[in-house]
Amino acid sequence: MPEQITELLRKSQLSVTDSRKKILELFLQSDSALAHHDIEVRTKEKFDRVTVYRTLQTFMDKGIIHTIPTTDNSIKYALCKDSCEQGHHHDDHVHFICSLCGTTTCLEEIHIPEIKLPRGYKTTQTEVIVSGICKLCS
Amino acid sequence: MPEQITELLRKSQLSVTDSRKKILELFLQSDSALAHHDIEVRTKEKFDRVTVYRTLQTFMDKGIIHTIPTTDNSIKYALCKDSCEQGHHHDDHVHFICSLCGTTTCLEEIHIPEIKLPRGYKTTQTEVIVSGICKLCS
DNA sequence: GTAACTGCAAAATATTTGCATCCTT
DNA sequence: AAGGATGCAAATATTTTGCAGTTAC
Repeated sequence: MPEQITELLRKSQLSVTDSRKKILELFLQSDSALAHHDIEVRTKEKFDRVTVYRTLQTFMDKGIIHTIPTTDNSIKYALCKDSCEQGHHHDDHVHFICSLCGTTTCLEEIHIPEIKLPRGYKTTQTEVIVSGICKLCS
Repeated sequence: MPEQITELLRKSQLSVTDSRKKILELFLQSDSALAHHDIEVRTKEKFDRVTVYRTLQTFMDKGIIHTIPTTDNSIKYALCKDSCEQGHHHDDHVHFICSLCGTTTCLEEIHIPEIKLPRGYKTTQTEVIVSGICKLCS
């Protein structure tokens, strides 16, 4: 695990710091998406709130994580797959939000169908967020 | 127009007040979704920020408007179709966000395809947000 | 007249910025 | 050693809450 983390940071041309390692580790360990608040709470060594903001922004910039839109104002972040590169995030899978346990997960295996738009519209990205009850809660 | 507004408020069992009328009018006039900030800026008579928050919440509760998720932390609101009832919002159309002009629109005519989830998952609602370039900007 | 709505003040929360210090390379 | 990252302080922005005065019905 530590190997994997360091390698990922190196590959993204980021210096390997404690906060980055620990926050990245949290993402790798978690199989659901994390909100800013989750990260603040779950890191054992507490990092400054500002550091968390900046780290998430950096990870976004480098294409390490992506955001998942939600209807309430709570943005969640999840790891990008290898296919994502800096500045070229391509997220072709479905996101699922469980209304019971509140977890947000990437359903990597479910692909997004193509959606035909009216004349004149150009599509660059499609997001699908399914709400319902997850495997564990049902 | 004023008729329509009053009627809609009555139908939702809300008392007809100035702020509600003006905010609802804004939604009816606008063909794209509005953020809290848009409403604050665009109402000629300025209402207190708190009133805007409370009015939006009330409209949500009554099923008059619905939220549209975005990847940045900017929630947008749009009018619900007649099929939406209090507590039973059903939003079966696609949302489009233009990356040039920033407007968010409901594409009422584009329906959301059914998405098959893995065993054990139950779907209650599906949101589709397409980003790209809109009719007017292309 | 009464219940509900609004505006103001203020509290609570979230996010951004500047800068001095520390850490990675 | 140098550039970048972090932590702290503080500025800014956002959202919520309480309450007194006002308005709709």
